Amino acid sequence: MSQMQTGTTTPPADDAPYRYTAEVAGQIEQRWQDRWEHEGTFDAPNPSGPLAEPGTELPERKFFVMDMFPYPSGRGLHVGHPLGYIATDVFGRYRRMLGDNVLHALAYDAFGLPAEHYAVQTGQHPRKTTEENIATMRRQLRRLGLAHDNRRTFATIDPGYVRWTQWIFLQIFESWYDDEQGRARPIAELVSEFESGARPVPGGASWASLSDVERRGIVDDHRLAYVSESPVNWCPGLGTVLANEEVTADGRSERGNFPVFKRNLRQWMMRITSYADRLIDDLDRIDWPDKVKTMQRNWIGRSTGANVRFTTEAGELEVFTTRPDTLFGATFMVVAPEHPLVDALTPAAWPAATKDAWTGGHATPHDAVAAYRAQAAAKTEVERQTEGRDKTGVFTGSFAVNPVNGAHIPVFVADYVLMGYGTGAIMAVPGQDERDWEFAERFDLPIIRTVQPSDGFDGEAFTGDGPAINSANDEISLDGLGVTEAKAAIIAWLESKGAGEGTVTYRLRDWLFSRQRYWGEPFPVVYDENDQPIAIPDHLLPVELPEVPDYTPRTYPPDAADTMPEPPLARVPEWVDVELDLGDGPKRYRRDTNTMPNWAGSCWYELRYLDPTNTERLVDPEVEQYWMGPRADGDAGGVDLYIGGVEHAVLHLLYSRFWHKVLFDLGHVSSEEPFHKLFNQGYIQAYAYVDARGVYVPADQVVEHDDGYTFQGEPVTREYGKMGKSLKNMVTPDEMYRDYGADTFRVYEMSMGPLDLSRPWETRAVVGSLRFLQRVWRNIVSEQSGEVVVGAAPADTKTLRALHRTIDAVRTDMEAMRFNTAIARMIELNNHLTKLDTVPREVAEALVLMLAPIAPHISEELWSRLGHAESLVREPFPSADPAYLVDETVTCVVQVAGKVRDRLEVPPSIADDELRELALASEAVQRSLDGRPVRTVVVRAPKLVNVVPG
RNA sequence: GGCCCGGUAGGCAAAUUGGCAAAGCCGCCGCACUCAAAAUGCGGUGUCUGUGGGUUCGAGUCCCACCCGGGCUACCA
Repeated sequence: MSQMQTGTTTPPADDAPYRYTAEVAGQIEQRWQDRWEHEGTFDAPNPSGPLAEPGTELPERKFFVMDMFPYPSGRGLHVGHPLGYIATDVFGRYRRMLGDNVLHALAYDAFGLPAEHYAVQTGQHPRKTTEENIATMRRQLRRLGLAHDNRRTFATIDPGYVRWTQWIFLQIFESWYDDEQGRARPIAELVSEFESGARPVPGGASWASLSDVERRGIVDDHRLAYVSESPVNWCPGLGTVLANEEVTADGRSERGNFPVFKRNLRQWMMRITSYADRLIDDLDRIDWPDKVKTMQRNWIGRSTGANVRFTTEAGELEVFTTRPDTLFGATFMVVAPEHPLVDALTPAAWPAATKDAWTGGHATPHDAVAAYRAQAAAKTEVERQTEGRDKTGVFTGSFAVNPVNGAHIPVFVADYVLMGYGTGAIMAVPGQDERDWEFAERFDLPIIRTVQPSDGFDGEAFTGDGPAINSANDEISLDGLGVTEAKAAIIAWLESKGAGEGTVTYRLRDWLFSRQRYWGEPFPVVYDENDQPIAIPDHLLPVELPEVPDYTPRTYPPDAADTMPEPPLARVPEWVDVELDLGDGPKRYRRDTNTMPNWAGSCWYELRYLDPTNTERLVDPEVEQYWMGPRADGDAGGVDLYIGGVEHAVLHLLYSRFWHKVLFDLGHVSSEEPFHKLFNQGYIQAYAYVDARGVYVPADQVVEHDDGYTFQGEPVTREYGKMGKSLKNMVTPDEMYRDYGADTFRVYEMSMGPLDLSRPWETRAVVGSLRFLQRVWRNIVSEQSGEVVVGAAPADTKTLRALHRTIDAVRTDMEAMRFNTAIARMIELNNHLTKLDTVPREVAEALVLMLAPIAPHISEELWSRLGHAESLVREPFPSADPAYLVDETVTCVVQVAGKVRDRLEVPPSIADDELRELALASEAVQRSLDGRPVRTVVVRAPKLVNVVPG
């Protein structure tokens, strides 16, 4: 609220010249940061290569901890950003004190739209602004004292990194998915199989009879990265196409919230759908929050069911259904407006049986269907959403034959069936499907129940389980079978008749991988005179971005659906047209003017931390094996701990799993998953204040009163949300360093609550963490003289008990990443020490070591003043002596009818019987019983007795 | 509409997973220090777990219904 700074910036009090103040903290912190950097304290040795330390033994136990790396946006950090970085740092430091070889570093995700926007705003090249932003961020984060191995940092825009991003792209390009073996294989092996005849050539021709161009066309169709002309998400407002994952449910761009339109465009795609099953199944092998696993499963959307073919006058109409057991209840069919068979299904005149409601008031099926399709095409995704679920549609004029009973059922066109899912056509079973029920009611279509609803069911469509009814023909009867058995039975029957087969459908689509932007990785391919892509040879990587006169993308009014993307790279003809010798002499080629999406760089960065300077290989196999390889049978391997926000649940985390699996298939990595354990941290949110006009006012100048809030005397209302410039409620780490010091800031962020919860920032509460560190300091260093004041005498038993109980609790809390309760326990111990005349050295040292992961600078300083020359970062974390964990006596609670009536001091080893007698003998118990008989006595020795009166 | 979290003193939170509710931090009150204030220290302060029912000797914890807040998803056949 009206946060006049808490005064910690004032000079030390005269009577306490050696007090731990923000200023003192700042000096200590920067001194230790310099020393850590100078000594390479956090360098983690590799088993081999340039980062190995020959002659020293590599610790068997390793711990690879990672943050979701930052995007250096230029807007600067606020106090919410470092939360995850502090948490990984605390945990990494803790593991290091347990003896692990800890790998922790931080790189920068630096390609992408925001950098481009920022560059446009400031009129500078994105590389310049991006590098400046990274420098600023490095400075702000260094001041936090993060225990990073600085040899392993990089940015995704570094040419040495881009080279490998492009190399991986080419690996994917040069691969195909072998469905029989269930893995990616080099494309050369596919060609050999075509050549030898081991694999039939699509189209039936012999490989030898095909022209070079034809062969390449066939091979290109198998690649995991392929160029395809298909409907894509075109966003005129951003001037680029987007992946499905980047489009929100209401058809707008996730970034910028612009409308998105479907356009047929020639674009790079990645065959992620080949990995759909493994991406779902391997979720069971990794330690991720259920929420994220569920989101990925839903996004991939695996449905098992059957494809069933109905005959029509226009040929076979194939549908996908998850409920083939309800086939006898199919009373009509629906195809999507975009379905290719619609024209053929539309005859010249309405058949005799046509009901008025089906025609939409049109004289001929052609008119009706044409009008409906035009209407559907004109609707944007947004409109289709906002118009609710009122079913619309029109009869095509054709009938289809239900393969199970020969029934002629009408075929409708309706936009509640989507071309992009299944086959774009459905059999409608109103008895067991709510959407079909609504449509049937609207269009006066028959409804047949084929599953017996449960007793008391009074709804419409019954989607639950139950015995099949009305489901028999001359050859098969499903009647009486449950849903699962009925499905199996009918699928077998359909397969025997050739009318369908069991199948699996996915919601996941292939990943649209090109963007019409400047600030991204160029594609390492060129096109020849046949317009077929050719990989750039390895020695020419990386393909670097050319200088362009104008890197601003061509954008359009957000709703200009009919525009075309115009990539900035297309404006540099001298770069696009290039002469290269790719093996058959110098020839002219055309470069790809698209760039890769922002996700490319984050798809493999975990590997670069391992071997950041390698120019020969993606990653040294021995190094990858050590840090990420599986450690037991069935272990998928991967980063030991990955902390980040939940917002990447289906974007970055799905894409990077896909790339990692391709690299695994091709033998470049031994781990099958990139991230073994994932943890989602919560967000730090903040209050914001709006005045009467609805304008945000600076939150730090708002004054709190008993009955509300005012800004410059005017009342304002409080809101709660993200921290940021637009809400005028930003608090920066730099302010925290200045007013409290980095250690206090770290303690505060870790003590606010459990890591996975979002919580409100409250600057005025930060002082509590400073006071704690001041009290720790004062228990060890005199504020008057600056001398160390701990005593050599051994601690008394009570203090030792407090110490070892604290150690025990802190270890448990640290393991579970409950840093907030670990801090609370240390505060308790410290408060106990405050009451002693002299703090025993053994206790002081243990406390300093326990505090070190959370407040490393003050701990190093105190450790050093306590006489240790070496840094404490590899000192063993204190261990609790079990002898001090058991009390001499425990307090036993004695209840009568569940209410506490007495307390007894008893030995912890007391027997049930003895305790029962003691409890019944209690005066308070007898008084409370008041003569009532005792029905039973529940004894939980040694802590509780409950006397239950009769 | 569906699914998933969460609701504990004025605020943030803890509770060994069914056993003394409220550790710790902020705030608030008082005192000390001070000419005064800030800072700091010391002491004090908080009535019962969103609501209603159930299971149990015993429920913040388990079950059911409802209310409130947040997230994800939304014609996926």
